[in-house]
Amino acid sequence: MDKQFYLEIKRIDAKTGARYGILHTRHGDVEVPMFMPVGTNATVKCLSPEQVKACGSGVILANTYHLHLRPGEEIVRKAGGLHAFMNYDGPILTDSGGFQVFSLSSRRKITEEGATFHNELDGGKEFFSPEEAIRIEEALGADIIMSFDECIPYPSTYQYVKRSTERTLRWAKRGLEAHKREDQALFGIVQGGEFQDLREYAAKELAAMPFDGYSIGGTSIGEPKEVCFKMIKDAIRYLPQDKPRYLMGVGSIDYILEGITEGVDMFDCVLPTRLARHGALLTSHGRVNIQRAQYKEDFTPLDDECDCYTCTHYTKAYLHHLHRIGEDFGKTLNSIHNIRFLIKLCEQARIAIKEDRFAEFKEEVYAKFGSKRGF
RNA sequence: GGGUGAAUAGCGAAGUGGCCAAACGCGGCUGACUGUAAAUCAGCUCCUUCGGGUUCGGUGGUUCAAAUCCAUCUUCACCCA
Repeated sequence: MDKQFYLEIKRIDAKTGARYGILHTRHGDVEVPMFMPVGTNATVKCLSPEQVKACGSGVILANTYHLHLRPGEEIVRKAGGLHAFMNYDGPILTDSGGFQVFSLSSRRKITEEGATFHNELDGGKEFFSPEEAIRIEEALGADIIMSFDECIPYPSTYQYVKRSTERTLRWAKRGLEAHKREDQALFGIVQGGEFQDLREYAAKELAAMPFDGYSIGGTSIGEPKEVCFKMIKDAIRYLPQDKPRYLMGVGSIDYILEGITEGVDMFDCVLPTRLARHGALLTSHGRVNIQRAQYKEDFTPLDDECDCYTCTHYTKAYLHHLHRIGEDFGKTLNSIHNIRFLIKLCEQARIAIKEDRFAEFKEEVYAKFGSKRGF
């Protein structure tokens, strides 16, 4: 348990479950609700730490499994930990590798002990257990670490989801017992698939364990939007009020706003950075595919309401050109914008919560963005 | 002046009697992306009223059938003078 890590709730929106607060960490205080950019391999793709920070980032993510494979946690440890290794002095969170068991292998074998899976990238065979994940995460040295879970595929049968969810709970307990570093916050992950009773069960069981925060996992993996929203609701009401809630892997505008409505504090997602590299840009008036021919001679800023470096210095025509030509700088500029867009969305949400008008704010964003323009 | 080779869709380039509206690449036009196997992937790209129509430098032949064979013209490249 990290004594320096705690959530200070400052305000709860009058009409929704939205909360504004300050998350205190060893590497600084950050406000929630917040969006956390993903830097799987100890780098947010195409961006320097300075550029990430200029977007207003608080926490950023890195991945246990990827860093375990390369360069190996010992290298990171010898470098002085993730912060020193990647030159980021803000808070860092590491995911446990549970998601990679799900996404990286169709031939995974999950037993009580842990998960064996074939990494189809290089044919390698890996074994991860709750204890192994914690051991690696302690060597990496992030501020917030995740316990090892099974991300249950959607759809799955009730019987399988039940068995897996119970196992993930046992893994959570093992992770807690294995975790020794007191300067790291450890989060448990609520599974339970689409089943209300299993989400409730998982949330209650985890809430009874001394975690520093709680994640909702197994969402945004192909299930319908309504199913995802229900999974959040079914889990979050049983989580402790005074601990941070983290909705894993969620990062589209509507999902973030709905998550905040239910009382989620933290979001992470590869979406903004991946979309950026692929030329899809989030703006206050809807999504812009910068590759489209219509932007060839558009000398206006990408988003006239955005304060990011990209929007204040470049035109759509230039971004279009860089994208067409395949220049890396275009990916950088696009990534800066998309990350800043989601971080700013959360900043505005926090202001709205403080003013008790979060519900109105949400409707304003939807109305402006336009439901048919794609989130 | 003589000789040799080549001309294929926007560009490059396969194809050398039927399975060819013609591979593939580039370019062009769209779309997707949610705890990063993702600087990736997918579709469309001669015309069409979706029945079909018009193509492989031009023209004329041979053949049941020609981008593919023959003749000739044009252009280009290289070599010899």
